[in-house]
Order: sequence, then C-alpha cells, then structure tokens
Amino acid sequence: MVIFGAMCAKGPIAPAPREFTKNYEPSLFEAPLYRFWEEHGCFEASDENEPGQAAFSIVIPPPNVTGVLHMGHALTNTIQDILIRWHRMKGDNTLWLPGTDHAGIATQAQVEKAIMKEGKGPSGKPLTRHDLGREAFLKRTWKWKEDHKDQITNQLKRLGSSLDWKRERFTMDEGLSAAVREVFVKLYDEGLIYRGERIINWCPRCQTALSDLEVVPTDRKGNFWHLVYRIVDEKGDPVLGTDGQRRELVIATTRPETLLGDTAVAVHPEDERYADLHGKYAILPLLGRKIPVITDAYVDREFGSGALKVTPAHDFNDYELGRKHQLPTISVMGKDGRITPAGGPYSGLKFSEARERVVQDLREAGLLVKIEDHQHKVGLCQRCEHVAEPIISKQWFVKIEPLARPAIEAVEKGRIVFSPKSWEKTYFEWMYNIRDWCISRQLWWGHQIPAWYCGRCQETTVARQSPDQCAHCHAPASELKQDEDVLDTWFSSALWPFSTLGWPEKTKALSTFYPTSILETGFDIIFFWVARMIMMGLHFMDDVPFHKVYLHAMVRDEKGEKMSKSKGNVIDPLVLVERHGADPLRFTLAAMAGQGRDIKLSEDRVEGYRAFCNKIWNATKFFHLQLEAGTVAEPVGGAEHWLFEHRAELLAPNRWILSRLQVAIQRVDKGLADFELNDAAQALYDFSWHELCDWYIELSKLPLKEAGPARQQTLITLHYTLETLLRLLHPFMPFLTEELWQTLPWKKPANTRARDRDGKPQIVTLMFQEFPKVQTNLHDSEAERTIDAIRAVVEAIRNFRGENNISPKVSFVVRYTPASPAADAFIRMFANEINALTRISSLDRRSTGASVADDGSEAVIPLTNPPVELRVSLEGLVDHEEERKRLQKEIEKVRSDLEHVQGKLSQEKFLSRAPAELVASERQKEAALKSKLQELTAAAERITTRSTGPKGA
RNA sequence: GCGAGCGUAGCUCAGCGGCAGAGCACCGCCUUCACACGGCGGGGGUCACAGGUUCAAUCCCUGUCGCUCGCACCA
Repeated sequence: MVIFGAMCAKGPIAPAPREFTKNYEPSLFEAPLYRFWEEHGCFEASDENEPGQAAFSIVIPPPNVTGVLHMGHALTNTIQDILIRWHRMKGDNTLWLPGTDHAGIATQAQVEKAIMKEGKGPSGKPLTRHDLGREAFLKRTWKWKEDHKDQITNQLKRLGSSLDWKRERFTMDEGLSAAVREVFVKLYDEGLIYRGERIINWCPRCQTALSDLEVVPTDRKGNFWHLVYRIVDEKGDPVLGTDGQRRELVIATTRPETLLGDTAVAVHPEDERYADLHGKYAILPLLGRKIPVITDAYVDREFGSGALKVTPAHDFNDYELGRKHQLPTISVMGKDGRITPAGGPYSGLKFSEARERVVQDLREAGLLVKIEDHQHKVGLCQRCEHVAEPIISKQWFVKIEPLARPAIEAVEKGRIVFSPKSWEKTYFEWMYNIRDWCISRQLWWGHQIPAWYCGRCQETTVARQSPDQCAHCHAPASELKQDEDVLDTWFSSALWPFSTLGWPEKTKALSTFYPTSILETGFDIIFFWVARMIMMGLHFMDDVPFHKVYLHAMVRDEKGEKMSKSKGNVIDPLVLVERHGADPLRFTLAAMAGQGRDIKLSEDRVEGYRAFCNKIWNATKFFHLQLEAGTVAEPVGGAEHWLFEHRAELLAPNRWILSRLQVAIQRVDKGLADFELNDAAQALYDFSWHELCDWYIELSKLPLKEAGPARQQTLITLHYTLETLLRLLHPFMPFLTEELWQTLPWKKPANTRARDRDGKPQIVTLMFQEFPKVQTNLHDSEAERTIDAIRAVVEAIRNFRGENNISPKVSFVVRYTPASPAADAFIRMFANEINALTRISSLDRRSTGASVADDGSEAVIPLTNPPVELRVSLEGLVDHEEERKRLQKEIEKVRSDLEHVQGKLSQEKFLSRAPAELVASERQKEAALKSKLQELTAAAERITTRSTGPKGA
C-alpha cells in the first residue's frame, strides 16, 4: 500500500521557532536563518529546468579572493539578490553563481608586502619574492588565498546573498585554468593572439606591463620647458635664415629627459614659419645627434611653438609618428626606472634625476629658453599610483578588432541591452576605437602563459598542456622553456559567464544557464570586464553572454569621492549590518539604487529603514496578540479563497486594504521588472507604513474587539494582507520576512516544487513561496472612496485639535450637518471609527432650527468630501482668539487656492484648449472652494463679532 | 575639445506637462492596551539662471553658470 507522503520520511523541516521579542532584533535570527537556508539547499539551482520552467541566471562579478566587502559589493550583491529571490519566487530555475577572482597584481602585492615584513633577504634588504623564488612564492600566495578566501564569502553571506555555494568557482581553479588555456591556444591558432615588440605602458614600481585601461590619466602640475634645437643641413653645416642668423627650432616639452630618445623633430607641412626647414636636420641638444625635421599634419600649429620633438620609444603618439616616417626608436628609459646606456652620460640615473640633470645641462648650454607652469595629465598605475611610462617591450597581445566587430553588432542589434541605455554610447565609443589588448604581465600570481620557447630552433610552441617536444624542430622538452609571464587578470574574468558553467566541457548547466539572464555591475568596469565578456562569449559560445546589462551608480564616500581599495576610503558595510541588521542596509541600498546619480550613503537613512523593519515586526506582533485574544479557525480552502467568496460581505476597511494591497503588488512588480528598485522600495514603504499600519490596523481595532463574523473577517484579512506583504517584501528583506512568516499560523506548510524531489524532506520556507500576483477581483474603488472620506473627516478633526493645541487626553463632542441624506448615512455608519481615530467623545447630528443660536460659540470645519460641516463647541476648550487665527489661516489657504483655480478659468484659451474633463473638474473645484470660503468667512465673522464684545452683539 | 549625467525643503534623495513629495533634522502636544526604532499636528522650497514651445513647464526645447564622470588629449 502506497501511503501519500511516505517519500518524506522526516516530514517538512522548518527553522527552529524563537521567542517573539518586543522589538526587531536582527542579530537573533539573521545568522541562524542563513544557515538554515544553506544547509537545506535552498539556494541551489537545478542543472535542468522542470517542464515548462524558465531558467534565470546571474554570475556574480567575482570579488578579489583576498578582498574585503565594500559598499560597492554590498550594493551590487543586494541588487542581484533581490532579482534572484524575486525570480526564484516566481518559479524560475534560478541560479546565482558565486566565485572569486585571483586579482593578479592586487593579491601578489599583498603577499609581497607580507613577506617584506617578515625579515631581511640575503642582501640585507627586506625580503622580496625574488629571494623566495617563483615556486615558493606561489606556494605562499596559494596559502594566503586559502587563509583569506572565507572572509569575502562570509561577508556576502551576512548580507543574505542567496548564492549557490556548491557551484562556487575561482578564476585559478583547475577548470577555469583549463578554459583559459583553451581560449589562449584557440586564439593563437586563429592568429588573434600574437607576441610582438610594441610600445606599452610600464609601471616601474610594479615591474610589469599594463593595459591602456590600467593607466589612469591624472592631472598634475608640471612645467613646460622650451628647448632650442639648432638646425643643420645634410652635411651638418649650420642653416642660416633670411636674416643671416643661425636657424633654430624652439620646442616645448613637459618631459625634457625624453629628448635623449628623440629621433626627429616635426613641424606642420603648411606652417610657413618652418617651410625653410623641410628636409633639414636638427642637432639634438646635449647628445649632439643629428635628427631629421619631418613634416606631418598631426602637428598642431597653434600649440606651443608649433614644433614637436619625436620620441618614438616613449610616447604613444610619437610611436605612431615614428612608424609612419620609419624613424628609429631609441629606448632610453629602462624597465628598472633608470636611464639605459642609450642615454649616454645620463645612463643609470633615475628618471626624476635625469630630468633635473638634463634641465641643468640645457640651461648651462644656453639651450633652455624659458620654463612655464603647465597643468597636464600624467598616466598613473591604477594599482600603485606610480607614474607609468610608455616603453617599448616584447609582450603578448590580443588582436582585438575581429573580436570587437561582432560585439558592437550585438549591442547595435539589441541582442544585448544596456540599462541605463546611455551607457551604450560609452561602450560604442570605446569599442570603435579599441586598441590591441596587452595581456602579458610580468607577475608570478596568475595564469602562466602557455607558450614554450625552444632553445634549439628558437620557435614558439603554444599548447594546452606542457608539450613533450618542440612543435617545430621536435627538440625534447628539456630544450623548452615556458614563458615566465602570466596573463592579465581580466583575461580569465572575460570567460566567467561560460567558464564557470563548465566550458569547454558541454555541461548541462552550460546549456541551461548560458546565456545568463542579466549582468549587474558598476559602470567603471564596462571596458575592463563587460565588453571583454561580450567579445569572448560571442567568439567561443557563439552567443551573447547575457541579454541585459544593468549598471548601478557608484557608491561614494561622504565626501562624494570614489571609494577604492588603493585610496583606503572604503566604508565597511559589515559595521552597518552589525549596528542595524542586514535588511535595513539592503533596503537602504535598494531605495537609493535609482539610476543616474551617485549614491552617497548616510547612516541616518539606514536607521530610518531599521525603524521600518521594526514597524513590520510590530504589525505582525499585533496580529498575534489579536489571535491570542481569541483564536479563529483557519478558513477552509485558505484565506485567499475565503476572501474571494466573502468579498461582498467584507467591511469597508477590509475591502480597502485588500484593494490597496493590489496597487502595492502592481507597483512592486513593475519596479522589479523595470529595474527601478527604488520605486519598488518606495511602494513597499508607503503601503506598509502609511496604509497598513497608519490606517488599516487602527481601523481594524474596532471589529477586532468584537466577537463574531466582523472579528473573524478582519483577522483573516489582516493575516492575508500580512502574509502577502511578507512575500512581497522578501526579496528586499529576506531575514525579517522569513522570521515573521514562519510565525504565521495559516501559511502554506511547505513548498510544493523543486525541493521535494528525490525523497528529500520538504522545506518550510518563504523563499519558495509564490511571489504575489495582482488579484484584480480585490480591486475596490468604492471602498477606496469610502476610506478616503473617513480619512478626510479624521484628518480635519485631528488638524483642529493639533492647531488649537488641544491635548490628546481631552475629549470633546463634534456635531455635524450633512449636505445630503447620503452624507448623513455615511457619517452615521462610520461614526465609531471616526471617534476612535480622533479620540472625540461623540459625533452627533447638529440640531437645526430657530432654537439653535448661531452665535460664534462653535468652531466650524467645512468639508467637501464627504459634504458635511463639522462644529465643535469652543466653551472651555479653545480660546476664541486662537480659533479665529486658525480660521484665518484656513481662509487664506482656501482663498489662494480659489484664486489659482479662478485664474485658470478666467482664461479663454484654457477653456477652449484644455481637455474638457479638466475644465469640468476645475469648475467643480471652484464651486467647492467658494462654498468652503463662504462658510469659513461666515464663521470668522461670527467669532469676531462675539469676541469684540456685547457692543457688536 | 567630444560625450554622458546631475543642480528640487537645513541634509540625503523621489517626482519629470495640470495647485511641489519622502526620510532624517527642526518646532508643539502625547509614555493611548503592535511599535517612543512610536502616535498626532506644524513650520520650511522664486524646483541653479535666462529665453522659447504650450491654454498650462520643476517637468519638453535652446542657451548660460556650477558640480561629477567617461573618452580624446596639445608635445
């Protein structure tokens, strides 16, 4: 006999219940809940979709393996987790794949710093990696990585990130290293990777080549030195001008020391000032080398003297110029930061020393005309902020143009869409002008380049595995020496969307989750990472790596400056988590994640959302207290079904909150779908606090005090609303919502999908509950009008109380005069609610007729919707003068409103051209304001008459 | 120089054609039986500036000023 549920031998599993504390205390439940989710596989995706199920996947932008969590991480991971949890609740097979990056230079620098502190090397200087040797150093770095890797992942867990940890990857793990070698070999075979001597950026401190992107042009104060180059002819004889004087060229430079490597001077071909110098030569100051005067339209006649010194070995533009004019290149600046032997007498000097000496010698030689102050940009190493120098060096490059073309097309054709869209322009700009990518780095920590050089034939063998012989002359492995360099960190990151899913193996995960659904990251790495993933994805997977690129704003420090590791101005989000909880931080980041503006995080804001969490906590506590006061049976068929069935019998506040809930669901869903998380957050906040707590819960207190059907339907409505709200809030505040949801009595006992296969026990978790959908049959505009009218009455009375400083403890009678039988009925129906919310003693119909004197002894509060006039006896309650002031203020406001409306209505053009319904509504407004003004003015007159004493009376 | 974005209440930010909104801060009243991480009321803004389009502009267009970020840099 098969017993249903026999597969679930242990029965459903839920987190252990906890005491319901007085207030929101996140530290009590965040860690245990995360452990519960993780232990029970709640974050795990399936390699294959269920029938009819869609896949949704995001790969994490891998943080540095030895890094610490900063605000940028907190933002991107919060946003991604919100989207991930949302899709998971919508029923998609949802994968969020975690991992870390080996971060070549950054990690190596950390370890180098650490060993430096450990002691002295043989030379007596601090220990360097060279003292240890490559093998030992790498061993140390691996250990360092192992020791530190949990830090960043644990920090991600603190935020509640629902990453599938079983799939965690590292850019240097075995699989990813295989992917890197596969890509390298293929590109090499296709001629898209080559080795060559080119001008590249070199950081003399990091002792490595850098890509263009790793050099940051930075404003620096400098000088403009004006130097004299004497002109000679081919034979070396001086050239004289028309005035008989010896011809000279004055050339301005910001880097005088580079003249040592000058191989030409250039002027504009149509520059008449220098027309006589075409085909002549210049004598290089100090070194006396004879160099040609070349002409090129590249030279800007307006700038400086209109003449340019050409140093092909140490300037990118001069390099191009040199190639065009077939000039020799003379490398005078060495990788060690010192002048090379080619620099003659300056050889061996540091660059800065060389500059001083060159300037000094020029001055002495009378070849220095003047020195000006000059602001210009200097390229700094992104990592160490040392000046990076362009030098000529043999490096590995990716020939990028053939890869860029399809990547441009993919975005042009909309196969990848950027959001905000304006970033596409930035992307195109860079991609159209892209230069070959220098991928070799003179580091040890990274993917060693899979190229071997043969000692016998000097040829290069590129292979996936260590070759056992030279591919060219078949010399044995002992003749082969592997390239010492490693690849740019971003080379392995570029493969991340497919290498992490098992490529080059054809895995199920790869076919299920590639292309990934979206990529969420900061715009600062569009070129470093996003563009390169697109190029590599298209080339190797024949498909885009993702369909959407969401770029969030930059999180800045309190001064509005970019936070960066090297600046050391990072704010630790974990401190905020400890102080306020993960959910308030998440909600803050989501609320501030509006596009197009930098995020300056303030702790006040986090505190505000902590209060919001506390509000939700207490709203749920309120429900429990009500249930304890007298339990109600769970509705048969579930709360939703019950509410649908009994919709017509529901009290107005119940119908109202259900209707408002639908509006909230719609706004949240739209916000998530449009990637406007701030809108979604705002909708959640408004609904929860200003509708549910401020009005509904207050209104519910009356029926909840009763016994019978009114109480029953109100408890059911409250439960339903809370339960739905918790599901709606869950992607934003996973911990709080799970903790509270677990306490609800009528929740669905366990999920019915995904986790209950293979005989595993079912898991009771909010994570797998369905994300709320709008129930259009719960929309109720009539109830909304009713509650709006109640609110208008309540707010008018509260305002009267507040403005007149009547203590909340003082109770008084309010009398009303309805303008219609319907208004009368309305007030009578909701008098109890109005009394309760305003703490007045009673709301009675005011008697009319000759017997009632209208003598100014009452305050008058006219209302438009509902159309009633409220009156309060002033005797013993309010000073007449105070009330007169209140009336006066009110009159002023109504009068100015009226003027505004009448101003519009007095314009012919408005009447003829504005939409008819607008005109009509303005006329209605006018009428209402007029009668309100009349009532107020009359009341003000009466009260003035009265207070001026018996004479007036 | 080219491109993008931003200038709205003291602060941080929403809104983006029909009488200016939130949170925090501020002032007054209230420890009322979910919440003082709370409730109620209040003050506070020529929506950077100047033109234009429109019946109507904080919102659209043009220009100016200020700030930020990319890209290119002129040596």
